[in-house]
Amino acid sequence: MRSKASDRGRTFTDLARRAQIAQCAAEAITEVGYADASMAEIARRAGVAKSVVSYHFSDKEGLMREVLRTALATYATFMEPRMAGATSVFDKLRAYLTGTADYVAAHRNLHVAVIEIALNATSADGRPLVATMPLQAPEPSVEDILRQGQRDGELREFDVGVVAGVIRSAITHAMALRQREDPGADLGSYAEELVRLFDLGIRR
Amino acid sequence: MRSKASDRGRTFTDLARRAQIAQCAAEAITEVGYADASMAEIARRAGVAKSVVSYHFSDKEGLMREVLRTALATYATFMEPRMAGATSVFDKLRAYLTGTADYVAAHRNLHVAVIEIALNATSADGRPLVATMPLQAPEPSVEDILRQGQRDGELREFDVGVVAGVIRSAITHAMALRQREDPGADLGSYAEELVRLFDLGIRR
DNA sequence: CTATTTTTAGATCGATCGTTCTAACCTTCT
DNA sequence: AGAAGGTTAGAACGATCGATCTAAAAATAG
Repeated sequence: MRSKASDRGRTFTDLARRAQIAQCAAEAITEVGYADASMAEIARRAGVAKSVVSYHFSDKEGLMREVLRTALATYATFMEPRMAGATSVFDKLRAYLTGTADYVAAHRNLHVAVIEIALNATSADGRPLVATMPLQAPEPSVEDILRQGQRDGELREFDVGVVAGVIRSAITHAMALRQREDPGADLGSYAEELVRLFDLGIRR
Repeated sequence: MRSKASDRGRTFTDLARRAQIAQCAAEAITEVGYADASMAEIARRAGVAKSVVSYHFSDKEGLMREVLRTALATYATFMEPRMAGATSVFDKLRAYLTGTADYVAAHRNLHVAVIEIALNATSADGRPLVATMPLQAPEPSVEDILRQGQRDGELREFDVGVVAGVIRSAITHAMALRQREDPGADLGSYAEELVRLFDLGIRR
């Protein structure tokens, strides 16, 4: 038994393989889309037999959950110091937008993979996979930021849910679409454009 | 030969079946998602053998193209009178946003199906299906509206491509997501919220 | 080294995919 | 009525999916 190197019953080799396969899964999903990111394709990219993928994960759903968990942890770690310095609502919104853009530039595979999984992956019961997972995004959420701004009187009155959804889709989905069409697009200036647009759109 | 009832070599029966199957395809895609909208599922909803679906369409890609063509034609017909009365940039933007929201409320199946097909369907060569089709959206495009506004001095300076992408994703993708989470949401007030947000965000 | 466990590759499974084939069944025209 | 072409249902095809089985290889423990 290699219990010294294990973590909650998992050996070091197992953990390393899991991480490698999850990374290859994100790559595959980003490059060929969720539908064509089969277990065989993922195994091919990892350089192992596809039975090895099945060995390290309970099933494909388990693998997708691991990709989501990895991406969310990476995102939270990336954003934490960037959100820390922001105090005003506008600073927080800017930190959220520019921070997310930088995250996407640094971890495009994870970002696109999360979108693809969220849109396509279904659990065994047919419900969306993300709906069955307790995924907690980094605090504060966009909704929280906007609500605080309204409470402090810095922001005008609007439907927080609607505007938060628009902001999120702008920095994730719309930006991913733009990047797919023009891979050379500057995400930094894209985020700055969003900062101006939403600053003007929601301030009192 | 029933040439009297034919249209470019297609008989009346064929045309009616094609329309029916395309409608059932849109329904299936909206309700179970693109991945699970198989030829068998579509045929089941149409009440015919799946070989009948293959008979009326060259292949699944041809069927998806028909759904896209139907949706775009329906959308153009729906929007034309709504855009006609608008003269100023803000009127046009409002007409675009509220008109699209009304269209989605009236033809949800087509709307969601188009999004699903655009995101998931690939042509034989692996490229996205929509990239291989000459789809011309109703004129004027959001980009055209924004450019005219900047030329007339009613709108401030900004990247037209970025803002147009945000506006489009807000009224299509973000709204569809919101509607999926809360099917009872009022799309009219959602559109009004967008009108206010973007009016303030882009005016000079 | 030997014993034990973990990890691997490859074969194989049943299910489902989109597509094709065949023969029968309308519908229409002469 | 009879001929011809359009449309249908159902069986069957090869391909690929995720998952599983088996036995050998690799790694670790005693």
